Amino acid sequence: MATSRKYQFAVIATDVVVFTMRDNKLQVLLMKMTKEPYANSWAAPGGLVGASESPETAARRLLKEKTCLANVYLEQLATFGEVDRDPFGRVVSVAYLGLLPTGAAGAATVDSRSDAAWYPTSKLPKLAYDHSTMISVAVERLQNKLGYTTVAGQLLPKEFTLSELQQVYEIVLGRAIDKRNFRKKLLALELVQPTGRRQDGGAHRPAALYRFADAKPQVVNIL
Amino acid sequence: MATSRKYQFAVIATDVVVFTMRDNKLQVLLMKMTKEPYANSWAAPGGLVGASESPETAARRLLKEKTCLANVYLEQLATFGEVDRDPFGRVVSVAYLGLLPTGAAGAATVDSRSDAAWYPTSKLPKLAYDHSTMISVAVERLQNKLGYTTVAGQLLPKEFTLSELQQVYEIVLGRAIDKRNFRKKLLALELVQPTGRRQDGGAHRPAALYRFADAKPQVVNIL
DNA sequence: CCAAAAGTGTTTGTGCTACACCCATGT
DNA sequence: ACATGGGTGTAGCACAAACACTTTTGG
Repeated sequence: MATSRKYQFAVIATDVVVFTMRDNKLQVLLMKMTKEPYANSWAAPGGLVGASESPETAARRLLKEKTCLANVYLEQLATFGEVDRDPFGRVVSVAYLGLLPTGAAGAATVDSRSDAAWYPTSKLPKLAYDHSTMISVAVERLQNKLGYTTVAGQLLPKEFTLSELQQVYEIVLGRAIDKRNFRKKLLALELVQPTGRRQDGGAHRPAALYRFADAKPQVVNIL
Repeated sequence: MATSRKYQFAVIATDVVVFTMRDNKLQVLLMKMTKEPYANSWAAPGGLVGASESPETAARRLLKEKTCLANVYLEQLATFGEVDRDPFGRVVSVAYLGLLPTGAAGAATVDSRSDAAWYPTSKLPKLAYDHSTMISVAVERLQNKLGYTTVAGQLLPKEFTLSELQQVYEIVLGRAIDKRNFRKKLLALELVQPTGRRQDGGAHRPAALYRFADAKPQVVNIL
């Protein structure tokens, strides 16, 4: 039988796996660890959940405190609770999946910090805790969700070209997609609308800018 | 800034939403609450996660302790952590979705207890905490998963008739499915195999018994 | 005028949907 | 013999996939 002394129970933390598209790659936001045994490791930003905040609120707070990022799209990913996952104590972590639009203000801010960095998901450094698993789960989830929702919109600015949107799909899924079929589907389902504006500054023919019909991700079969 | 005193952080619990098919309905396992303010309410079985067990291990332990059920199919559902969800303290709950085969030994045992009962998901009693939401999320998840996995097999005994399997789909999804198309698909994808045996004791023509080709649920589009 | 990316339709095949009758068994 | 659920095939349709060339712009 378990006793009732509180410190015999697990405590809760949260970690956020934030993705963005940079340099034509899917990249994750990581923070440099300082304490042993993780002195040369990196980890997704996170921390303990306070007694007066929900895990999601804590995730947003910690993300802001540690990386200055705010207003990030977040959704619950999964909860990681293996007994030995944290050498510092018995901590269960509620992980969130975060998406940051290409070129978002905060994305560049990260570069100016020595304790944080963006890493391509294909070339991750040594990771602390079970964050390697966590990031794999996040990538898989993102890949699946691209197929049946419009979350991809959260990886792009409000206005984008259809080529940019297609690139998100191709890079995250790691395979080519037919341009004509892709555009046909999105337009037929009325998921995106032309804004009437055009891309500026391109070295070549300027592409039309579109926006998603709904600001929040919808559940629709796309692929 | 958060201080480092442990009791200012959230503690972790787990709850299990166990489904089974009974009486041609999808039913959930609930336990009667005794403490106020939930004296007349019911709740999914659950409890606190100990310092030396993972949430899933805790879920299995609690399920066994509280309802004598063991060897249940479990998968993580979601984590519920609103600040005010538990009037007794700051508790975050990792919820699990459990499936019990029709006619499993343990299912009947529940009937002999005064503190536990099966309730059809369509006629739930007053529920404690946020378990009403939790069960809705679980039902929705089960409905979605029927479409793209073979989890339905976990709601049936190892050998079953195709009509029984179809009934699981029709009842959980709440709509009719074409018998010929359903069988065609399952057989074409080789998800089920005839065992060569036949149903006994039926009042009419005995149906052939099938089993899933893989004991563990697979990810395949079925609908 | 050349390079680079944008934009645009049609055809083919596959898979989903709809649909009705005979069969085997127990009473 | 009859009532009950078990078991089977085909045809139409809609959607997905494959596929290549012309257009617009900047340099």
